Amino acid sequence: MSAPIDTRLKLMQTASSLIGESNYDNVGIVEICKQAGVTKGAFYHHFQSKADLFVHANAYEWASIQADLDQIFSPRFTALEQLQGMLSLAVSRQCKLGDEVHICGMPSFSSAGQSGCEELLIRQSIVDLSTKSSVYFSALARNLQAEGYLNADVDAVQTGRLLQQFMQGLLEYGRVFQNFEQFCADLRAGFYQLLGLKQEYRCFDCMRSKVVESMPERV
Amino acid sequence: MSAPIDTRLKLMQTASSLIGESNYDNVGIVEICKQAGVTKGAFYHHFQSKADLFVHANAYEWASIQADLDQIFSPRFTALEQLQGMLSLAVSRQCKLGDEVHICGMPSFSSAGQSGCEELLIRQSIVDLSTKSSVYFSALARNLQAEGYLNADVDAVQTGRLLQQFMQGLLEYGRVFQNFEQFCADLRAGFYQLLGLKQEYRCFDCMRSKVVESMPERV
DNA sequence: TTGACAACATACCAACCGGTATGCACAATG
DNA sequence: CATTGTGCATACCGGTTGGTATGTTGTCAA
Repeated sequence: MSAPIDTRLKLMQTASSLIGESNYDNVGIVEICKQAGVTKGAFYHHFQSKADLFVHANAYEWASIQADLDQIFSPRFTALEQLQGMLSLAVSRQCKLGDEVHICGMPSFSSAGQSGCEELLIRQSIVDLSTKSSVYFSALARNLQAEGYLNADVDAVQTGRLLQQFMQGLLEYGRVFQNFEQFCADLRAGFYQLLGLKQEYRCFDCMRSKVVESMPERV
Repeated sequence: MSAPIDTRLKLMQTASSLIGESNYDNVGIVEICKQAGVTKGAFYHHFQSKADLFVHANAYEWASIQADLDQIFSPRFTALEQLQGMLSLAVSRQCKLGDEVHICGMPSFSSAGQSGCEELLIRQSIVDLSTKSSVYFSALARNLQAEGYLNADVDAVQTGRLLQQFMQGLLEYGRVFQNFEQFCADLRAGFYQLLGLKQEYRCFDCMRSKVVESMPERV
């Protein structure tokens, strides 16, 4: 009998992954359990309901992303490095299946895709995630603005929303077409345009960022 | 007994509406039938399966949008008018429930949100719609570029994709937060930024476009 | 008038889903 | 050593879903 925390964790990770690749309604509890290697009894021992698992899985996923984001947004980096860090983060969070990189979305950034689900808990979780993550997008715009990297004055809050909306759409588009090169190119181009980053600071080949590189290895 | 084409149409319209507001997995056949005022027998007389209905409903919805788009992209309009026309179209396609405007998405532009559904027919329909609609987004970028409205040279094809991805994310964000004013503002701001529209051509209060106004009334 | 067929309506079915009830192994505690 | 409670496994249940089988009604051609 392994530590109970492991079962809980495994369930949350599996749920995040499966629901991220499909959607809440389409993924059954039994499938999550099977993939996680546990039974339904174990599931209902740890979570009150399917929605409860979703909420906790989202929170867990977000905690991981947030840790990365807080690294990226450390004041020791310039706003430009923060931008590259965020772009790299989005890229590095896609799954690798064999040689192919599989665009599987990021619940923390694309949770709105689960909308349509009427359950209150689910909607609250989506709103919560969107709100939390948009704070970082806004900060990015504000920092770039403050350090003079942008073409014009921007409304940081609105620009943050625009970035988040774009990211959401980009991830879903990527999930459908599964073209990783295009995903990376579009990600950069979209962010640069939405931010109005000055031309001389745009960099299209810096796939890896020293910010993300410097982060501790994730499990 | 009304004309059979009516039943077929009603089913497609109802399916478009319900699935647009929720998602494919979450909307049952019986619910679609109930809303459409027909029975399951009638449904399976007209369509082979639920997926079959989805495909045809999407095609029908797209035909309607395409007709509008072809009006908007008539050479008798300037590229700037075409842009305003597209923005107005996206706004005008949201449902009105009483006094409140309800952001219900547009299957033709945000079909990727139905992804995660593994059925082949569904995926093909999504890819098909995305491909078709991105043609118009690209044309928009190309026309604006040709007429000198943009700040810098752009890759029209990529910019078309970016606009589509943004639209997708915007609509899903809107569906979650249901803030119509913000939706309109973000729509404009996002398009202007992604296109790199010259500042002097940006217009934030022209809610109604003479292009859309001139279009025949829809049912 | 009659057969044929389109256009449904009704009843039904197997499969699946989220959730529950119960039982059991094991570890800690007294 | 007995008790208690955690951490599961198994079996089961009512409700729902996509899909089917069959019956019925109106229409129209021959």
